[in-house]
Amino acid sequence: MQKTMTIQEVAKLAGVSVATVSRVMNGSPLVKSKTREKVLSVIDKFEYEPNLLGRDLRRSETMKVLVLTPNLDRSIFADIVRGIEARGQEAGYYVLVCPTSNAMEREQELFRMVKNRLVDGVIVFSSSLSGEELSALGQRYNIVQCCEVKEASHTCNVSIDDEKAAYEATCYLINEGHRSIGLIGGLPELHSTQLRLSGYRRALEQYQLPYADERILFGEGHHEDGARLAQALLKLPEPPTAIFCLSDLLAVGCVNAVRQLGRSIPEELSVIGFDNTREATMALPALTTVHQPKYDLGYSAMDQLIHNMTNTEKRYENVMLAHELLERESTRGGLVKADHPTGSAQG
Amino acid sequence: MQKTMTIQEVAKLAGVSVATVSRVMNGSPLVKSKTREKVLSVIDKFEYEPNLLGRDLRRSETMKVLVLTPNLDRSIFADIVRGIEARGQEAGYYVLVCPTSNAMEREQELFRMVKNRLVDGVIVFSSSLSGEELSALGQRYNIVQCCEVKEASHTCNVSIDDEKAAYEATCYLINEGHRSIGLIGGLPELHSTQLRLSGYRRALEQYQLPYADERILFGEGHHEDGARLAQALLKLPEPPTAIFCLSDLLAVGCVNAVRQLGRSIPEELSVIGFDNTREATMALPALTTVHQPKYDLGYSAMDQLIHNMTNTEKRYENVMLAHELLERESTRGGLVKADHPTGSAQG
DNA sequence: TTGTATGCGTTATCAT
DNA sequence: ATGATAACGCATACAA
Repeated sequence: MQKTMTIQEVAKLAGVSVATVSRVMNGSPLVKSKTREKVLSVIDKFEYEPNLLGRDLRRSETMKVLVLTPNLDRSIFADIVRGIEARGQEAGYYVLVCPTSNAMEREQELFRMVKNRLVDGVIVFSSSLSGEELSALGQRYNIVQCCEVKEASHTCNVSIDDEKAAYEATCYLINEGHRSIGLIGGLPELHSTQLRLSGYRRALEQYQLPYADERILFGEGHHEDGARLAQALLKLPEPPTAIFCLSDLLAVGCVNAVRQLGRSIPEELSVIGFDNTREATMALPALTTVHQPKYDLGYSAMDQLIHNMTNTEKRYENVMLAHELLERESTRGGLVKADHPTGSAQG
Repeated sequence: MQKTMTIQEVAKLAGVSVATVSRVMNGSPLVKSKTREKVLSVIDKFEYEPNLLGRDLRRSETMKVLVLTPNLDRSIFADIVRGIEARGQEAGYYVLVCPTSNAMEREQELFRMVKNRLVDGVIVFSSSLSGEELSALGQRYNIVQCCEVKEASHTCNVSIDDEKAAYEATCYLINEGHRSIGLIGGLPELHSTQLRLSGYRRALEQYQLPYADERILFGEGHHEDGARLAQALLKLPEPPTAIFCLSDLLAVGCVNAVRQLGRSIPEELSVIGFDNTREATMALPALTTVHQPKYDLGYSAMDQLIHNMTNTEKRYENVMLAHELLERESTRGGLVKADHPTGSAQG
């Protein structure tokens, strides 16, 4: 907007060269304290603020990272971003969040920020790009995939083991005595959806339980979808006695719909969610769910990114963090079959 | 990260000057189509991407705006940002969302992005700065306050009329026959909280109903607070027959707590929310609530900002958009007393 | 310890 | 219609 002070003017006012002012600004040790004070006094007398575009251009580094998220209204992303921010602040990075609205076009447009050197790297939660595209981009730019991970040779990936988590959740229901378990998922094209579905199937197979297509329903992931699909499931000739929802948001809709039908949870139907987001405790009854270490996921993602932004030898690891089955009131309490540390019930 | 192609190299490869390449990049009409094609072919053969830091520095304009939000997990902000984005894209602006965690320190740090010329303007949802501070900043930088507005002479402000909306919601309950109405709010220091409280009081006064301190409770705004405070309200010697929650999130907690106590809504207690966020329909029963035109709020905020970023004569208006009382199942259906267009029930 | 001078990549002014 | 060249604001190699 308006003309602001530059380093030159500060230099003139302080009676030194721009180099000296620059040194003061960057905390260089090789400037006499007398001089430093003189410069500093001018700086805060005139409230000089450096134009960081100049610095960024010169250093060809912006100390900014982009976070690409499908939407802003999923609380799971909010928690992950907290982790990203925490690690980012430690290293002095700005974290910029931009929603893509799940539109490939928009995502590519936003991705141009990294191509155009406006940011030093990017963390993407759920890309609409293919693994090949991501991999190609990863060879030139610093990319980390978080949560929703596509096979790509040149990106860092941070997530939980979705397949295993879903397997364990299903086993838990089976061990509770359920023999007919419905599944409600979000977008079926998501990799995480497929992984969780695989885990579900593996559990059924292991216990020699039949897999039935009509018990597997997908929507877009809103709670309204959960409600709609739950109603459909209960209208089946042989309705399931338990429903595994692939997100807590779906599970809330599911729980509400079931209760509106006059069935009680968990007495007449068990429901299990996924993510352990805020919605899990907003549901009545509170949801048994698979906890994702959201903060740690974000922290770790940013950590990987920082490594690759600051080192020449890149690392393309596949980090998997531990999840945890959390037992609450939407399933009948009982034993938990699990080969990993299992969360305790709450409330 | 790695060395990329510059405009000079493109010029050399195309056998023209950098000026010509620049003209092509910016769609200048005064370049022969033959030349243009030659340049363009080099550009997409080598996938040249301009370093926008150079351009931004030169133009001293970044085409980016910052959105400061307390958190990322309030769906109301997600909807507002959609409006901001829509208007932003029309004018070619990038919209960068940054959470402040409600920390003044962090907000100031993020605000330095505008001081440091990294963005052209800022929209803030709920500032931790005082009106004076905002006003002072507004004289040098482009600021618009959205939703949560503090008195400031040099900022644009966009919101609904919180006082009037709360007044109408309270009148609605009174007209439904309620004489004892509790109120559950979020942070009491928020201006919007105080405005809504005023509207509530004005309605009581107008109907000559007593105002009782013990029926007014505040928390931090989480749904857990809603639950806790609702329980407290129902333990009162003379419990209210209706509760006005200052956000849908609080209302969800309230509704759940009430139902866990075995009371039915709306038969034994009416509950009304505020905002008409996703949570309003996640509650069971769905919430009667005050609808905020979230998308329009964002769109208008960005519109104001763009005006001030592109014109030398600044405008500091106080825009108030129309709200709407939405009747759903958490209050007993009936007449709606309202001197404005009232929403119809849904579902 | 400080200053001079060059370059970061781009746009835009002024010639031609 | 195109090309040289001077900024934009800052950091840094080098000289002093």
